[in-house]
Amino acid sequence: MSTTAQPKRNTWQREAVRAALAEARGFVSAQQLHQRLRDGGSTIGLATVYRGLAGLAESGEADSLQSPDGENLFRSCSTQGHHHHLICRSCGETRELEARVVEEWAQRVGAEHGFTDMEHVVDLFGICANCRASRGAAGA
Amino acid sequence: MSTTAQPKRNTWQREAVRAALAEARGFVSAQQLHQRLRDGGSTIGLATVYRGLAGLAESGEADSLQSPDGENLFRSCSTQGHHHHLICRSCGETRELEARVVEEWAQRVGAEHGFTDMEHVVDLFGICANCRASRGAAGA
DNA sequence: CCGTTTGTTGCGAACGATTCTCATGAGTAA
DNA sequence: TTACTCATGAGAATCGTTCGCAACAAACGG
Ligand SMILES: [Mn+2]
Ligand SMILES: [Mn+2]
Ligand SMILES: [Zn+2]
Ligand SMILES: [Zn+2]
Repeated sequence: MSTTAQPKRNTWQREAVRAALAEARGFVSAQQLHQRLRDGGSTIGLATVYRGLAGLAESGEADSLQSPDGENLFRSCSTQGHHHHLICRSCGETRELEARVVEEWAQRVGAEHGFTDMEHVVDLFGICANCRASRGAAGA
Repeated sequence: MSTTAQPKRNTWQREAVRAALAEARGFVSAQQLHQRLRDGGSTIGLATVYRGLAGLAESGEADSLQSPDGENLFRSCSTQGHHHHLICRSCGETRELEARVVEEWAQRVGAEHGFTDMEHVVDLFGICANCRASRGAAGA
């Protein structure tokens, strides 16, 4: 590395994004968050929300994933370090997961096939107990 | 269901997409496949390739996934039933994977959290031996 | 073989999420 | 406060994908 990681300035915008994300119950898109901020009276710009979320994701303060229709979703992430999520398809309720087994499996499989620089996408989706209860016999 | 699934017509375009996808080694994007077809002398349109791939994916003849940068990738899928993939980020080379461990983990975790109707997304990405070799000391 | 019917194609326009450009604004340190 | 920079915001630009629609061509009956 040659770049000397410049210090980030403190702006109310950065903090607003962090706060708004923390208030969100589950995963939200940049656009959703921007809308909520605007609805709350903020004058923050969309690009800034994108930049803020990218920053939070990069620093590990937020977790991100791609929704099935290609949007990037973010969530304020309490758990330190790498982990995965179990998400309710209906209400967005999210549980953070540790997956030692999966991590090891991913590494091992990669190695066995001669692959390096491994990354993996592991997300679980389902219907939470709450949603199941309130939907009952509605079923497909 | 009330829609009576209209019969699909046989066109050389549809077959061309199927064939091109079969020839592709790993996952390819619609644009890549379109380019290869054009390079091969075909006059097929881009939209038609998109439509063809969507059809193959829907009928289960092809597998699809989102690349980390948001592109939809497709692959002619031989393996029957549920499975996962290890994909080279550089050349698209793909290995089909069985992941008993992961399947069990996913089921168990879902159950432990009271979730039902579990689904999961599990994809591994890396750089294959070939690509690593041919890139060598090129570095970032 | 011919005409009718109607799904299919291909082109460019339209879309939508994200990124980029760049003039202006505001942290920071002196 | 001043000067130096990075951050911001509005809109343009990207870019993958989908739409709209007129021309086309399978499928089918005669
Ligand atoms: Mn993991
Ligand atoms: Mn699986
Ligand atoms: Zn739920
Ligand atoms: Zn490769």
